[in-house]
Amino acid sequence: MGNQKVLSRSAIRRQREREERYQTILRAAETLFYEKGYHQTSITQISDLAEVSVGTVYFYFKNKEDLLIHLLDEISFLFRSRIGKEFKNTGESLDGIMKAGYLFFDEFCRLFPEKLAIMYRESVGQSSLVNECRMNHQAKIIGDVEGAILQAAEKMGFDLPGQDTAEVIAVSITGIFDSIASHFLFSKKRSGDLKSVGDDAITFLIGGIKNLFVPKKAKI
Amino acid sequence: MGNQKVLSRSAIRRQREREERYQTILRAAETLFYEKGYHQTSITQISDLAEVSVGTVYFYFKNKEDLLIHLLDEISFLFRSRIGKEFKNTGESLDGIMKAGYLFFDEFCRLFPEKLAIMYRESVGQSSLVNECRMNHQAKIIGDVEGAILQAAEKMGFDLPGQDTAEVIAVSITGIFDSIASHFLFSKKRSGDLKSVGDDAITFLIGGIKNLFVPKKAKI
Amino acid sequence: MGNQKVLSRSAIRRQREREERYQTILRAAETLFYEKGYHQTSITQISDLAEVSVGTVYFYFKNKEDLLIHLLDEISFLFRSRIGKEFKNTGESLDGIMKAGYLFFDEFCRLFPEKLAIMYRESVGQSSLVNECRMNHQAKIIGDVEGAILQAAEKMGFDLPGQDTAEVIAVSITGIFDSIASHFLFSKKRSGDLKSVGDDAITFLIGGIKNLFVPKKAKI
Amino acid sequence: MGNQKVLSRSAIRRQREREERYQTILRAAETLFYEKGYHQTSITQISDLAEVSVGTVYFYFKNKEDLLIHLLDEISFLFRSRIGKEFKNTGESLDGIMKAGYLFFDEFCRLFPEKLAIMYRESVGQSSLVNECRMNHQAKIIGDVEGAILQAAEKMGFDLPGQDTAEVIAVSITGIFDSIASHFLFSKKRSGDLKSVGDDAITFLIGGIKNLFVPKKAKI
DNA sequence: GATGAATGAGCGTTCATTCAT
DNA sequence: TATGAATGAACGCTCATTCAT
Repeated sequence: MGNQKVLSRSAIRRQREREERYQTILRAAETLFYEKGYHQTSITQISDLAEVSVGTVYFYFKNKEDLLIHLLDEISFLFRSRIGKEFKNTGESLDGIMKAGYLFFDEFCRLFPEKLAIMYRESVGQSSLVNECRMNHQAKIIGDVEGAILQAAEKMGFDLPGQDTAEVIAVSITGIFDSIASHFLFSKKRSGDLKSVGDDAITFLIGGIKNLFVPKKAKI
Repeated sequence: MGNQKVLSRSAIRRQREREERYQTILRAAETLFYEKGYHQTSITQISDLAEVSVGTVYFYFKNKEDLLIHLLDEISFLFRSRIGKEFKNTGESLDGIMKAGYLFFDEFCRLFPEKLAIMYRESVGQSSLVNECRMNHQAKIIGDVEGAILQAAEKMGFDLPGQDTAEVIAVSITGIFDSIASHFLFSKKRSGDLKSVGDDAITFLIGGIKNLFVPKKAKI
Repeated sequence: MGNQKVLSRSAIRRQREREERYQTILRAAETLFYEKGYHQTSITQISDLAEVSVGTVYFYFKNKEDLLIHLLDEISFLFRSRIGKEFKNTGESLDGIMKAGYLFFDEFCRLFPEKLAIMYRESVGQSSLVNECRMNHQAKIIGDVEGAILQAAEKMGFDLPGQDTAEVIAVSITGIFDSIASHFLFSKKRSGDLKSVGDDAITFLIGGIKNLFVPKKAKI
Repeated sequence: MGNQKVLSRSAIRRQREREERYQTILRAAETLFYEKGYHQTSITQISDLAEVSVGTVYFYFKNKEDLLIHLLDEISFLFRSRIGKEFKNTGESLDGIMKAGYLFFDEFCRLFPEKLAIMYRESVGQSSLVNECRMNHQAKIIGDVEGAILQAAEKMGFDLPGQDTAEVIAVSITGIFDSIASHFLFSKKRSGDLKSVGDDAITFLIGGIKNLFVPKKAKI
């Protein structure tokens, strides 16, 4: 029993160290992908920054692509935890959508610009697997928004004119998020303060949604 | 004189052949960048598809990056010729902007999906030179749209609430173009018919613009 | 403790293997540069002869130029260890210089013709970095000889007529070494036996030195 | 007859133009080989500087190597015309050899540093054909000097101790020429004024020669 | 688990040379 | 003769990945 406890402790410690290593490597990759770009970053550079050997990187991740995919998964999870949640909380108004917008521009863009860069820049135009993964995540987020739109329309007593209208709105909203962040964060290099810009963008997208909400009428 | 004419003719023919070769190579690059991605395309593949030697590719273009930059220039020119023009024609209403939207979704997306892919996907996250070039072109297009917004607001007697509002609108609009095209063309692989989707997107963005147009009041 | 020793041993062995590999590659480069010339030798040929992969060559050396520079460093070190030392031992006569000459012609030319070829032939007219390196080494050797001349003149009670005389003598002596070796070893392909030729050359250069040693007189 | 004269004139003109073109190209090659090095110079650069097309270069010269070989021939001819001649004029003293030295250091080094660079630097360590050519020319020059030494010894009533002594002297003298020029012109970048340096070098080599001249005695 | 030396396919690029005009 | 576009073999070099220790 005593023996077991000792083993258990060391096992726990090893488990913790494993997790730490994993994180160290992933953070190193994130930093370098953000700063130098995915293709311009080599595994050796990642292992150097993470202070492990190349072999260790390959112990924790299948290959370079796998690192990017794990980052995408993580980013997608973070995004949906913080922002997608708000979309789901949409009640009888568009407040949830506005709240989501505020969270994105005021908080997410400020705290995680490197994550946005990886999602919107570094994972674009890479291997088909990465692309698929990225599109999957985008689809989920779009789905979140689409759900919010449908629910809001329903609760607020509106119809949507076309078959794809909710999807179009969702794609437009995520597109606005993406383009505003990319333009002001990466092209114009505003250091994270997207508050006023974000407010305008939210006003814009709310106007856009309302313009597609049509009074309910008897369906054929 | 006859001699001169002959020389002239052969010179003209040679000139035409040069232009044709140049185009053949550029089209081959476009096709492959679109189909396989920029990094996944090698110069040898381009020269094979263009049915010239590797050396010939390097005779017409400085290097691989140069091919992409020439494509971007071409695409930007085409885009601004076809669509940017409409933005500039904005008069006393938002009709010009709507017209631009129709042209983009009905025509540009149908005729030149590969050009959109190169602008929105393959040129993203590449070398800094390419990125700069891409950002330059985007900035010009955003400038076109911004100009249209400012003019429309002025002519229609509206104010824009914030300092960056026109820019935010412009970025949002181009972001919607980008995201709708990418989502429906590349993720969902609709073969070019973006008519109904485009209509909704245009309704959306018009609503967005109007929501940021505020009645003019005396400025402090 | 046993464990530590084992680790230590394997570490030592690995270290030794590393050193061996390094030497194998450098020797392969030396052989090929000598036999075929620097430009006519490709990295693949070097890696083939060294029985390693191309990548391994690049693991040990930065690039092709680096190989040549390491060879030059090595040769320079060897030369100065064996021959430069004698120049420094110059006492009250020219015996040290004669000794250096014997060592060069009887020993160095016999044992290391390929090193002479690399120093005097293959490293000439290459990249500016290589040239600089070569000139640096030559300058050091010339400096060694110059020092010997100055010391001998001083000890033997002679003046040197001009400001640059010692340098001229030094350059002439190294030039004689170079030209005799190149002519008889590479042009006439005498297989290393430069004894009699060397004796004459030494007599020649001693005569040259003495002809520039002038009796000391009160300087103005 | 009139016709013939016209043809003749134009033929002469054409002949003259041909010769001019040939010279223009050769001079361009010389300049570039000197300034950038043989390997760092491309045919295109030569044709650009000569203001002709690449094809024209190939009309006048078989290939790139051929350009270098023609330059070597030319330089060798020039050298032997100016300096070798003096060696041949050696009479009953070493004055001819001294005269040759003055001509080399005072005149040749000042007027034609680029030619020396091509002979002593750019043509070293190239293809075997070039090397052979260079060695041939060197051999001729060495032969000139050797002849002068033999004649001077004879006329002055001296013997030479060894079988190769005259050759050793000749090789040493040319080696001194080479090394002094290379060191002061190319390494230390003295702009051509090698007068005082040359005087010392000549004193040196005269001393060297005399030290190998032994009083004639009955041979065994 | 961790290491890092070794691999080698594959890349972008150069440039001497040719030849139809 | 003169042109210069076209060729393609050959190069130096990179880097994701493997595996013996």
